[in-house]
Amino acid sequence: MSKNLVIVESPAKAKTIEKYLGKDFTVKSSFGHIRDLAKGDGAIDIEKGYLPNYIISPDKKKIVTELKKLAKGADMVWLASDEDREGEAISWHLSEVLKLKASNTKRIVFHEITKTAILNAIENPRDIDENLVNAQQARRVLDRLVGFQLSPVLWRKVKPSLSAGRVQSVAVRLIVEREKEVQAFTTSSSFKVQGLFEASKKGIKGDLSKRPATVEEANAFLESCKGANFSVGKINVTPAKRSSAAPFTTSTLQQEASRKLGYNVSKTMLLAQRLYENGHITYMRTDSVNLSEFARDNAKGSIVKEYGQEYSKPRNYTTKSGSAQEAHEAIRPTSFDVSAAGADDGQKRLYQLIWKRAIASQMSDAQLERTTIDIVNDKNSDVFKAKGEVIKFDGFLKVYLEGTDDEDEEDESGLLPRVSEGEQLGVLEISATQRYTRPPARYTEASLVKRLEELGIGRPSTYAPTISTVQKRGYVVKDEIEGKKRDFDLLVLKNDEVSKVTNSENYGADKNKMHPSDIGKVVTEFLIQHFGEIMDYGFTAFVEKEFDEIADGMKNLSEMIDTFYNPFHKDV
DNA sequence: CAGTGAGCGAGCTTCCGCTTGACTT
Repeated sequence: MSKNLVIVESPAKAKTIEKYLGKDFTVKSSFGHIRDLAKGDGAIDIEKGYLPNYIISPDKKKIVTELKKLAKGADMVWLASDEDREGEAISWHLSEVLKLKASNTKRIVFHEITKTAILNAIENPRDIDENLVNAQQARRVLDRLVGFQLSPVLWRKVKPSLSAGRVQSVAVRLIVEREKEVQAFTTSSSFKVQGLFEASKKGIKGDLSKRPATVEEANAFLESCKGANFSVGKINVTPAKRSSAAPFTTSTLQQEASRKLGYNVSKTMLLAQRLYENGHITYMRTDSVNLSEFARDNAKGSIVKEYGQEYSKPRNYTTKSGSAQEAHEAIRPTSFDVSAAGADDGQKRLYQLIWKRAIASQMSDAQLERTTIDIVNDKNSDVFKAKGEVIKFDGFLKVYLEGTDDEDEEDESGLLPRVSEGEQLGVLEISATQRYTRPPARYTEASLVKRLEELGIGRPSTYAPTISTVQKRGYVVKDEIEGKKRDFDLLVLKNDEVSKVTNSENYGADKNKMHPSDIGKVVTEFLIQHFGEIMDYGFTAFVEKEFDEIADGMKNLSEMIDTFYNPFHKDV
């Protein structure tokens, strides 16, 4: 029997850490939480200050028995769950269930699985932070009270087996309200005027600054250009730079895998799990954009070797998310020297995305030159603008460019021919195309995750399950929405003649987007009406602040829950 | 008398967050 028992949350982590610590240490995993609130209404004794009644989760009985045995035989037990609210609670539950004594129990934490970090943690143990544990218990109790009191109201008033909760109900609300905006949207149209000019046999495309609102105005403008002489007005050249994005967190990985690979969030997480288990990437449920020193050095080496010194720009990113707990590193390859990994095509593509994003995050800015050429004429005072962008130094763009959710037509800015101010230009044609405004985009799974994260709602481990719950309950569906046809006018001025045609286009088609079912709308409407506080987008942020106060020892659990629960229970 | 169907009552659903297998299909 080994002298030291170290307990972490994840078995893959345990394996790595065991290698760093040597023979005297046995490293085991608790597989996450080992205890949870009991099933029914008796789980929380409200009279006794919301005293929670915990039971060992059925699927954890075996591991708990094993850990008990190992703990008994060990001289020292090191509780090494994550350094966040949930992790602290896991350590506390372990110490309760395994009946650990303070004299031979130590709590250690680290934010990265590197040898230095682990050894450093062993050197600097601490005690379990009971305030932080209480904050977790408050979180757990509040979620249970909300979920298990609201859901039965829905069974009685709407339909059996429905559910409501702090996270899922707000997620559905986002989708319901977005759909309302889509339905209420009134489209208008205007004309996009584009001129195709010519300078010494090379074409220049310029867009008119103003957009005529009606076909008459568009026509009038084209008429006013008849016989016009076009020439180059002001030329504006500005240097610009573009910086790489931070390495992936769970939420940004889900978004980018959705945009670039077309994976839904559960597929992304499943593939990432496999890559993690096989040691190819770091932990995939994280809200941190931080890279370990080891990783930054490793990336630098790879970049210098592969692309050259001038492509390397080591740096640290800081999180923008207020709710981040940063118990782990960002998602990155375990070794930057390995540019391909994975057991199947899906894993390989996801690995490559992770590798590129992480390595680009340590690469130089791209240096650009943006050019705007004004094109003026002698018949009216309107100005066409031709825009071009030239990459002077590609930097991180050599490996990676972040995708966007924006569906609007991208400006095709590229190389512009060399011209000088005052130079006469030929005109090939000027067109005016009727363009309609578009309603806000419906959420994809990934863009919903993005919105939830911005609101501080949910955690990396729950984004994918939440998305599947709201669909399983039938609140939200992901059907294909068929497009409709509509006409648009196209006016062209060519050889001093204006011609007009009416073409038709499809619009409004949507697939893989989330929209609410009738049940989703009814339930959301009902909950907003009677439980406005919980349905408020700021509710989670508000209670998080209170949890923080508990964690800081400024407030106690029963006080905090009391102020919420009493009015809430009355409403129920 | 066997088979069918209406009507009734009992028991169940449900939260969020931390982890993977162990199950089906």
